[in-house]
Amino acid sequence: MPTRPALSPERVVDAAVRVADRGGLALVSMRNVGRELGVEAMSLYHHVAGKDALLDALADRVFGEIGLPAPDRPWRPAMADRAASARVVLSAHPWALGLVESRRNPGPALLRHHDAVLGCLRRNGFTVAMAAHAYSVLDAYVYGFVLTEVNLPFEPGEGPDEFVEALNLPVDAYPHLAEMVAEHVRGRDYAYAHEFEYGLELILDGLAARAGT
Amino acid sequence: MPTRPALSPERVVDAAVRVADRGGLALVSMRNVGRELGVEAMSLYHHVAGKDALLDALADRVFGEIGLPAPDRPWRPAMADRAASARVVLSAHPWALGLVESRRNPGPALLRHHDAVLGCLRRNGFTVAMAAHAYSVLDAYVYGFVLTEVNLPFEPGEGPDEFVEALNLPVDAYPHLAEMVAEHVRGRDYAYAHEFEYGLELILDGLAARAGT
DNA sequence: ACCTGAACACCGTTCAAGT
DNA sequence: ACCTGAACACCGTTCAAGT
Repeated sequence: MPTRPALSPERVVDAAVRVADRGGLALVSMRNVGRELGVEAMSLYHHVAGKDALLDALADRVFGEIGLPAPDRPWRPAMADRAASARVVLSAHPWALGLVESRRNPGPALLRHHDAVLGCLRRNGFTVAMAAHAYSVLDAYVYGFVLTEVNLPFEPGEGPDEFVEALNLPVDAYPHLAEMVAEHVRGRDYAYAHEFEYGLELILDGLAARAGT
Repeated sequence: MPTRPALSPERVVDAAVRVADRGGLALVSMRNVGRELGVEAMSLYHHVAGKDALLDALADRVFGEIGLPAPDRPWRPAMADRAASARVVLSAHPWALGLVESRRNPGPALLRHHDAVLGCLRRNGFTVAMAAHAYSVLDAYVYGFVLTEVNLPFEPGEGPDEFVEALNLPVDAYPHLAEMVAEHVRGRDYAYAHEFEYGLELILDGLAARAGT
């Protein structure tokens, strides 16, 4: 019979990612992750210090998936690609943002990522202060966009129309919201995704003007 | 003896806010909220449908604290004030962002807020499409900034220096991160808070240019 | 109408015991 | 060295019972 491969911190984190992708952060319990590995919950404690350490590792695993900027590219396409990659990865694991909010210990993948982004900006003539500005505004935008995108009240598949019906917005109470829905969303195959590029370009334009590059 | 005031949905949500402010979202359990009110957990079910409904109400309560734009102000200061107010409120209740990520049912306070912001933009000459762009980029920025701010690895009081010591960043592995810390953070009474205004002004400039107002 | 106690199926973690 | 069973103090929720 196929003897079960030995447990390891990596295999435990892998299993936790699978559980989270399947049912969200709430289902990531020591018991569920153990079951995913065909093992009792208590066995996991030989490989991770506890649930908190497992969640730290989970967060760092996701950041490791985000593409690093190539060291020799101009900053603007490099930052645009990084933002797009971060959005794809964080949207694919919607539970990851919930982790960002509560994890205080930056892991090696996150530190590596920060270093690569700063390096790209510095090599392209950004001062240290300007690189700090750029990183702050870009990161905030990407995180925040994914946060609202993940939280959209309608599923990506169904489109907003069904949702609008269900919400049954009282027009007199929320006239401007109703206008927005009627003119900009309903029946227009409104893709919230397009907003991402608009805001990103706006920010990159602003950074280019201020950095003088 | 002072007879206990009758329970009500409002009092239950109030108690949940107190529990969350004290110990974070993880401590908001039906049992803990009940204890806060001097009542058994099961009593709460007569006033809220369940824990999920309680969390929805908790999220909407926080949004209700964010200041609405005055109806007759120019859009730019109104948006700047709204962003600042949202940042203050969300930072004061750091657990609220964790709720945004998981709540799909917009409550009345959130709808009212959205409507007021859109109204301000429309009255100031923004087209419907441009108002959608503006709302998207501003909201993403504010949410994302608070998310990273709340998650800063050092406490607001202690400043970053102690943290930098504790992290003991390996300079050879993360040269650019080390440079940023050495030149821009350490001993310079670096206030991450200042980054908020920088990014916000950058975005408002971009919107003004694009909206032509 | 409102509150409760017991119960059920969960949770993280400790610890002594097994192999 | 690695895995486990029982135990402890929790969790959301149901339900029959009390007032």
